[in-house]
Amino acid sequence: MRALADRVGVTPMALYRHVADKAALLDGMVGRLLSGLLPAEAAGGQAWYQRLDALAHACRKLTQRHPWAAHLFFSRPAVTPDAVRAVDIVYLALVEAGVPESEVPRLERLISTFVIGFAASEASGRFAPGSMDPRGRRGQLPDGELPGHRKVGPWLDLPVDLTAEFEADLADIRRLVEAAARRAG
Amino acid sequence: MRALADRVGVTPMALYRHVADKAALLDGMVGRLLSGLLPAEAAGGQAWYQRLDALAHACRKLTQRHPWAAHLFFSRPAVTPDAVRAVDIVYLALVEAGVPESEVPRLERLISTFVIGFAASEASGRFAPGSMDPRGRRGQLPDGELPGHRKVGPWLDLPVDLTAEFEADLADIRRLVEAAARRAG
DNA sequence: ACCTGAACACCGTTCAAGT
DNA sequence: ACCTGAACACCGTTCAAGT
Repeated sequence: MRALADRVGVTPMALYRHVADKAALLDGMVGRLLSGLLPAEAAGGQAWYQRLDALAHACRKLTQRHPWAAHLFFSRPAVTPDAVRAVDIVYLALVEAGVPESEVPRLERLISTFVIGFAASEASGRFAPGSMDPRGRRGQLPDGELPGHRKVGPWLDLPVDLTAEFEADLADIRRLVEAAARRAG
Repeated sequence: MRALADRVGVTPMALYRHVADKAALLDGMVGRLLSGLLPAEAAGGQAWYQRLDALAHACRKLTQRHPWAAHLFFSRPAVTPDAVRAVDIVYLALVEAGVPESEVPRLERLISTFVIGFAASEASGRFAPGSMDPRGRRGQLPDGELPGHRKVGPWLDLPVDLTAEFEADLADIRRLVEAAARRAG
């Protein structure tokens, strides 16, 4: 509040004429950000999974540009008009993919949870290499206690291309949706 | 800090003898919580997906008991000894499932991202019904603009059993892992 | 209508001083 | 070694007062 007031060149209390609360201000800010998620024009001729991928990539790009917003997406349900519109795009895509209607809301939550979770992890450093940390990741544990790490060994501490990983994840999720549609017959 | 000092019956600055920082204190607290994630005894005779499910359910139960901790799991990589041990369990399970070793780290991140994301969503209210919100969810949008919501209609506003949903999600993720193993041949 | 000043009830943290 | 008092530089928010 005080910092914002400074940037606007006004006293902190002047803000309270335009916004009820700090929480309300943040709500408004995420509302504005969510507008940027929607495709510019109604995307004709795109397959359902392309529309999902576009939304997912837009979400990740958004949190890359505004890391502070990442954890806010977990706080409240999608209540702003644009958030509801984004959910609707996912619903339509899943129906078109052949997912039974009773399963659509669950899969929407599964997908959005993963996408937001990935974006938040990236934005807040959960995917950062442990070696950057002074405590030294697994250095303090005897290697014999970590058979899994030993098995995966060579692939562990090389740099990760998070863009490629995100795309591989989305491909896996697409297959998950197709399997759900197949099960419905 | 001040509240904690009060509860301990001591002046705030006394804490700084035992902990460097507020951040260090929080790190220590999540470290303690993570110890509770690990299975009590080395679970013999359990299939790989049962060990994953146990870990996932433990994670969800943990954030139900300590909602404040949910968003902290996104902040830093798994650096405490117990966190590394938990990651190792997932690595071993995926290897046993037949996932190629080069794919194991990515799938571990996919799974943990979803599980933590689900737990955080639940803990911070993202899965709460929109009707609880005064702004009225999709009430402010003309129904014609939301073809997806219209299609899914009946299944939308009935109460969700998040435990059942979480289990269905884990089943989907298990199939995702099996598919990845199949692709490797 | 819109903004301001002063004040209230908070924070985390430092630093010299106590025992 | 361990704790305390006073102080510093912050917060979000209220409320009466200004124009």
